[in-house]
Amino acid sequence: MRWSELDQADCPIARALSLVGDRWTLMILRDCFLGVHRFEGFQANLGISRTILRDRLAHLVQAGILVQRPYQDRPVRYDYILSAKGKALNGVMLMLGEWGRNAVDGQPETQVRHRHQTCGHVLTPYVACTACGEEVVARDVRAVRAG
Amino acid sequence: MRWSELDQADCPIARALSLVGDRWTLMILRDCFLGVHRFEGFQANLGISRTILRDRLAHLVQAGILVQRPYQDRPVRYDYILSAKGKALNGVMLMLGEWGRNAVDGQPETQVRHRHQTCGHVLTPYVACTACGEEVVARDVRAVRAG
DNA sequence: ATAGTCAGTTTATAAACTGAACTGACTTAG
DNA sequence: CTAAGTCAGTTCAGTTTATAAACTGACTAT
Repeated sequence: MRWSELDQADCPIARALSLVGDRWTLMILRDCFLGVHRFEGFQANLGISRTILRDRLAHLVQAGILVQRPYQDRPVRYDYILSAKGKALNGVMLMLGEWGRNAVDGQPETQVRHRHQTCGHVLTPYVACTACGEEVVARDVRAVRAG
Repeated sequence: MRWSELDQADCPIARALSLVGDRWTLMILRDCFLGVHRFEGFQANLGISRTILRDRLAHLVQAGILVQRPYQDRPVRYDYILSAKGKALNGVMLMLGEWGRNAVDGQPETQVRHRHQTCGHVLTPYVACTACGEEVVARDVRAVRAG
């Protein structure tokens, strides 16, 4: 199976990954959440090859995850800004960072964290259930087929 | 920059993606959360090429995300089981699925969902702050450098 | 006039992926 | 006992994708 056929899947995770599941796309989006929004910024920050960066940005724009906003004419140049759809990935990014900090070996004390502005604390994110408000852990969820 | 150098990064998201950020790894892990745990199961379910599947499983085992548990000898065959580190990805998977269901075009009504066993409801997950218990949205978080 | 910035494009090379067939140690059906 | 089937790979030829480095073109700053 080709990766490009994955958007046909019946599973929302597969659908999500068909858009953001390749090697550099989530890294580009991480940079977006950190405030980077220009071609050279991504390139310098990630060390990604310019060819791929071009390709990935085009895909993200086409998917409606990033929006191009011109900041000059002649030649026209764009800021790449997170759309609402892009900003909705915030939860994914936070949980990915939380997992990376806890699960991946390294020097956690030097790593980037987040502050929760509304309460002032350094953020330790967790996933909760809208219905009951409790933390959701792996053993308490079962997959079901909606219909 | 090569993808393989990403595990040196100062950012927990980069670290996380250096382990699970390629095209098929998160799909394999999705299958693990759905209860698949054998080579042929992954292969049939994903349609992934066997060469890549072999490679990805080896990486996941080496990273301590999956554990091999022999289920027969002569020839020895393994179940691939989520370790604690692997199960800790549950939050990432749930949020990824939630995003995929809301943000990616398709037929949401036929897609896989989850039931929260402790309260009995179909799960709509959100990210909350451990300190204050409130939902965390993109505009309320700021990156800070821990030190 | 010269150098620098920015966002690409081009190109040659290197690496990764794919599909299909094959291997080997068994198990099961006839 | 033989023939087919299962499972977890391995091998390999061919295709696709990624990478680094140099180049382009429209500007701006010195």
